[in-house]
Amino acid sequence: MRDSEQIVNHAQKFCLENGLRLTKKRRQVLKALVESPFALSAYELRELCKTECDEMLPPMSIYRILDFLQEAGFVHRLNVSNRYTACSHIACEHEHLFSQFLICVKCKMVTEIDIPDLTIKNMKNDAASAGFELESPQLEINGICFTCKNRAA
Amino acid sequence: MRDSEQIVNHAQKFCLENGLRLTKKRRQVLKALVESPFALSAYELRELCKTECDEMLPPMSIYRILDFLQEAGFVHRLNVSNRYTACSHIACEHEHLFSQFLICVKCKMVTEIDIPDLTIKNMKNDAASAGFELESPQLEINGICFTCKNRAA
DNA sequence: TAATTTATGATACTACATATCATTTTGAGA
DNA sequence: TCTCAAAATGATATGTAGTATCATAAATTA
Repeated sequence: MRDSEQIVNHAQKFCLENGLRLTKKRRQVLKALVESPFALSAYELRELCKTECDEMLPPMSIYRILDFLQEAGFVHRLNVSNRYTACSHIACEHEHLFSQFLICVKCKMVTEIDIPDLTIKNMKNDAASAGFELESPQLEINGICFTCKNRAA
Repeated sequence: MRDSEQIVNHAQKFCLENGLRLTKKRRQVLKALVESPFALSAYELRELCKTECDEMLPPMSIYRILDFLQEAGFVHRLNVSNRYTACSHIACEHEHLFSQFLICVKCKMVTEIDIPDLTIKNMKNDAASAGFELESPQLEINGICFTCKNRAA
């Protein structure tokens, strides 16, 4: 998993530059998330870390670590499924305010895309017509990835 | 609450026409949801029904009733907050496939709007570019309602 | 009215999450 | 390098959302 190492190293570098501590366990949780194609629950992460390093973190620690990783912008929480997924922009500079998560209902794979400005503009207008001002939205949308779709056909 | 009665009666009529049974308890849960400006959790509904009719439904019953009401199209579940809200189209004929819920982060009020075709089209395209085919999405978006916004200013 | 289906009740349990206090680790300054 | 304070983690207990399962009650149908 050369790739995931690299991404985690980016995170490490970011932490050093910003006075954050990417401890061993935080690294480990982040690595697990980076390597997973689908979002993981806190307890799934716990299991995963156990098999990886033969040590069972208490739930509280997992949640604290996830909080830290979210604060740092390394992971997102999918509210719909109570699961966590690594941000796909850890290794790039590219700022992203509005994220959209496409979740395959078959294989559970998660793809994070930026919402194009046009779509956001439409959504803001839609909301304004109903008397609402949008906060930076995080969209979580179910669908079928083309891989699964082709397999079905 | 003349209005909510009327809406519940529409639901009743719909059930009669479609071989569904809107029992007393189902009616009661639906009425509570119709009258609430914000989404309610299953356990909040339980409390509400108790104060209304002095009888505490077991959690399982609440969930079963909510399942029924969802199947019938009378209520929606907000996945982000694990809460339930009455569909705003019970009393109108108007079909709606793609719903968007605007949730005020201040007062928690929920507004259900239809997503305009243009916005949907954009979202479908966005997803397709990432190798996904959308399922009929339900969008749950946080924001501030103009009432709260004006109050703040 | 009996039999069958549908709805609800009761008990127990699982998963997700947090409060709280104890312990360990880390980093900064003397 | 040692000390101390802050940050991170551990442990225990508990709260809350949701479900599995089996029992009972109510309503339909024959």
